[in-house]
Amino acid sequence: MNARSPEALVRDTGRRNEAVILNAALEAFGTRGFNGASMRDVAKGAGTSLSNLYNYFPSKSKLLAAVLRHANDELQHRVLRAVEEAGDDAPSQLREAVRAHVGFVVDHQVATLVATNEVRYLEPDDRTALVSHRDATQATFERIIDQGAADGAFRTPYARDAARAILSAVAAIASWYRRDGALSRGQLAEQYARYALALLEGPLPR
Amino acid sequence: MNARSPEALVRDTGRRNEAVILNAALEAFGTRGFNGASMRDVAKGAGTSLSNLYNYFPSKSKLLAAVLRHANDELQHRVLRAVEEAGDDAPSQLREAVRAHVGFVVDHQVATLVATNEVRYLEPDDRTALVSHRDATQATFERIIDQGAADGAFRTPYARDAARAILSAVAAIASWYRRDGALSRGQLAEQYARYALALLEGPLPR
Amino acid sequence: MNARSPEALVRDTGRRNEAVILNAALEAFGTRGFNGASMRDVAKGAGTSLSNLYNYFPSKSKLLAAVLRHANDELQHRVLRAVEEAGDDAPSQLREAVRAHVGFVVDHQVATLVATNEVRYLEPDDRTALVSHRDATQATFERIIDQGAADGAFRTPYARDAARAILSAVAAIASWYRRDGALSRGQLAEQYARYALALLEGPLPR
Amino acid sequence: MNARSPEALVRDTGRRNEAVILNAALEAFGTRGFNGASMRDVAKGAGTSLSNLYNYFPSKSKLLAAVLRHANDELQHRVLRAVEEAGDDAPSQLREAVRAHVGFVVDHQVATLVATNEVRYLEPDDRTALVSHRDATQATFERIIDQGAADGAFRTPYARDAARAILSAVAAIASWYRRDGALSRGQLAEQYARYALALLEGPLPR
DNA sequence: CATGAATGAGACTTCATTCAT
DNA sequence: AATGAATGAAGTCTCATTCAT
Repeated sequence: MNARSPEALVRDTGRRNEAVILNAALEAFGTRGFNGASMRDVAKGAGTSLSNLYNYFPSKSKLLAAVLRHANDELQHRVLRAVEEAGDDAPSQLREAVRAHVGFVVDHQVATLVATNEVRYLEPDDRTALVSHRDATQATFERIIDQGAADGAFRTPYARDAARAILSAVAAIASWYRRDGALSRGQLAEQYARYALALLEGPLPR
Repeated sequence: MNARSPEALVRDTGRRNEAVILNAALEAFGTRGFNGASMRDVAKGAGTSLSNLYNYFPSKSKLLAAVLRHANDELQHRVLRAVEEAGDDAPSQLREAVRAHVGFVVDHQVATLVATNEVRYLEPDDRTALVSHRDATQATFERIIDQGAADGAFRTPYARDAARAILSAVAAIASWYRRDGALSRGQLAEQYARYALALLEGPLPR
Repeated sequence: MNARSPEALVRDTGRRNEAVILNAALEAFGTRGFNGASMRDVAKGAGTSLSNLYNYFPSKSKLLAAVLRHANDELQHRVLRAVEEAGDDAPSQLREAVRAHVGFVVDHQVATLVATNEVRYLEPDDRTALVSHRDATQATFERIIDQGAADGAFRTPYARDAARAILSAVAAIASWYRRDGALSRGQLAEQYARYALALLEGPLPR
Repeated sequence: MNARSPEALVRDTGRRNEAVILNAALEAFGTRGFNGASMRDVAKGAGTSLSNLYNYFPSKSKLLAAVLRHANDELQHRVLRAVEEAGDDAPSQLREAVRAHVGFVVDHQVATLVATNEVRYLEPDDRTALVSHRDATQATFERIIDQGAADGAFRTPYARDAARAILSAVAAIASWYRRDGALSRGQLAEQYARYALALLEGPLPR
C-alpha cells in the first residue's frame, strides 16, 4: 500500500503554475468555502500574484470547476480500477469499490468536502457537466448492486436506492475522520465495506 | 398522517418579527449558502428593512446560530419523543428513531442542508455550543445501538461507529429528495429504517 | 479648599434626567470624540433609552451645544469670581485668574478637552454663540493684561497677543495632567501663574 | 525668505499616488476630523477611486498614522536643523528652535491641527509609536532648557515642565492664525521666541 | 416621560475582475 | 507568464432620527 502524500490532488499539468494554483484553490475553498475564499486567498496560497491567476483560469467559478473535475477524475479512476481488479461476483466488486472510495475520501478529505459542498456554486453548465460525471461513478455502484440483486446475493427489497445511502455515508467520512485518530485508513475501509454489504443484506464474512 | 406545512421551521418567539426573520434567513442561507446570501436577501425575504435585522440579531453569524439552534431543537424533540413512544427493545427504538429523523429531514430539507453545510461559518463559541447540542442527538442513537449490541440484537462487529454512518445517510436525504418524486415520506422512512437495521446486522421484518 | 468631585460638570436642572444625560454626553464625547460617539453610547451612559434622549435634546448637535454651554458657564463663573476677590493691581488679578482657570481645567479635564476639540462640530449658529461666549472669558484676561501693560507692570512688547498664548498653555494641561501624578492641583496652579507673569515680563515673587 | 507652498506636506514617495492620497487625507481629516471625514472624501480629494485607497493603506486608521508620521518627521527635521545651526548657548538654541517650530505650524497649520486633535483615533500600537516619536521632539526642547537652567541662563524654578507649556502655546497657533491677518510669519516667530525666553526667565533682547 | 421597533443613509472594507506594462 | 494599479459593485454593520404606544 503506497503512502500517498495526502492532499496534493493535482500533480502536474504542462503549464508552469497550474497545479500549484489548483491545489491552493482546493485548500482555500476547503478551508473557507467557495464564497468565503477570495481570489486573493488563492493567489497567496499559490505564491503568485492575484492577476496572474487570470492567465490560467478565466474566472473564480471556472477555477472551482477545474478543481472539481480533477477530484472527480481521480475518484472515478480509483473506483474503476478497483472494480476491474476484483472478482466477478457482485459482493466482491462492491467490497472493493467501497474500499477504494473510502481510500479516496481519506486521502483527499478536503477535495471530498469541496466536491460535496461547493458544487452548487458552479455556473449551470459546469454544474450539469460535473453532476453527470459524478453520476457515472454512482452508476458503477448501481450496476454492481443491480447485478447482485438479480442473482440473489443482495436480498434487500430496496436495492434501487441503496447506492445513494452507501455513498452518502462514505462521503461523510470526510467531515469527521482524523488521520491521527483511532481508526486506520485500512480499518475504516474494511468497516464501511461491511456496512455496505450488510445494508444490502448480502453475504458477510465469517 | 398530518400534513405539516413544510418549511416554516420557527413558529413564534414573542418578539414581533423574529420568526419571520429566522425563516427568511433559513431560506436565504439554504438557497445561496451562508456566504452567498446577503443580509439584504434576508431582509427582503422577511419583508423588513436591512437595518432592522440588527435590532433582532447582532450579526449575520449570530443569526445563523439562532437558525441552527431552532433546527436542532426541533430535530432533537422529534427523535426523543419517538423513542419514548417506541417499545423497550433496541430494534424497535432504533426503527422509530430513524423514522422520526427521516421525517424531520423531509419536512425540513432546507434546515437540514443548512445545518450540515453551514455550521462551519459560525463563530468558534457558537460552533462549539451547537456541535455539543447536535452530539446529544447522535448520543441517543448510540445509546440504542450500544444496548442492542449488548443484548445481542445487533450483531455487527462495528457497532461503535455505526451511528455516524446511519445518520450521515439520513441527513443526505435532504440533498436529493423531491417531494413530488416517486417515494412518499412514509416509504422513505420505512426504507431507511430497514437500511439501518440491516447495517447493524439486526433482526429484519419478514 | 473644597474638594470637588471631579467630573460631574452638570449638577441639576429641573428636568428629571437632564443632568445625567449631559454628563453622559460629556463622557462619551470626551472619550470617543463627537463623531466617534453615538447617541446609543450616550443613552447607555445615562442609563436611559436611546429614544428618550430626544425628549430632552432635539439632536446630537444640540446636545453638544448644551454640554459646551454648561462648561463655559462654569469656567467663566470661576474666573470672574477669582478676579473679583483679587487685589486691584493687574499682576494680582492675573495671578488669580490663571489659578482659577487651571483649577477648572484640572477639575474638568474632559470638559476642557471637549470644549477645545469638538466646538467645530456645532452647527454654525451654535458655534458662533459659543465662541462669543468663550471670547468673553478671554476678554477678561486681555483687559487685565492691557491694564498691566498700561501701568508698566507688564513690560512685554507683545502684550496684545499674550492672552492667547497663556490660555492655550493652560487649556493644554487637560491633555496631559494626571490626577495621580507628581504635581498637585495647587502646585500646578502656582506654576502656571508664574509662567504667565514671566511671559508678560511682569513682577515675579521672590 | 523662501515661500513654501503651504499645505503640501508630502512631496513624493515612490508609489504612484501615495503622496496625492496622503495630502488629500490630511486635507480631509483637517477639515472634518478623522471620524467626520469619510474614505470617500479622501478618494474624491485624491482624484482616485474609493477602493484604490486600500491598495496603498490597509485601513483608514493606518492612513491617519501615515499622515501623522510624515508631519512629525518634517517637524522634527526642521527643529533639529535649526538647533544645529544655532549658537552653542541655550538661549540662542531655544530661540531658533521655537522659531523653527512656529514656522512649521504656520506652513502646515492643518497638519499641526490634525496632529494634535486626531492622534487619539490611532490604534493603540500606532499611537504609542507616534507618541514616542513626538516625545523625541519635545525632548530636544527639554534638553536645551535643562542646559540653560544648569548654567544659570534660565532662572525659572519650574524649568522641568516649561517645555510643555511653550510647545502647547506654539501648537495652538495653528488654531487661530490666518495667513492674511496682521502678523507675518516672521513676526509671529519672533514674538513666540520672546514669549518662550521670558517664560523661562531667561535673557531678553534689548 | 419613556420605550422598542423601525428606517434610509452612509460608514469602512473586500470582492472579482481588467488593464497597461 | 507575470505584476501593480485601478475600479464598480456589493458586503456587513452603525448611525441619527422618528413613530406608535
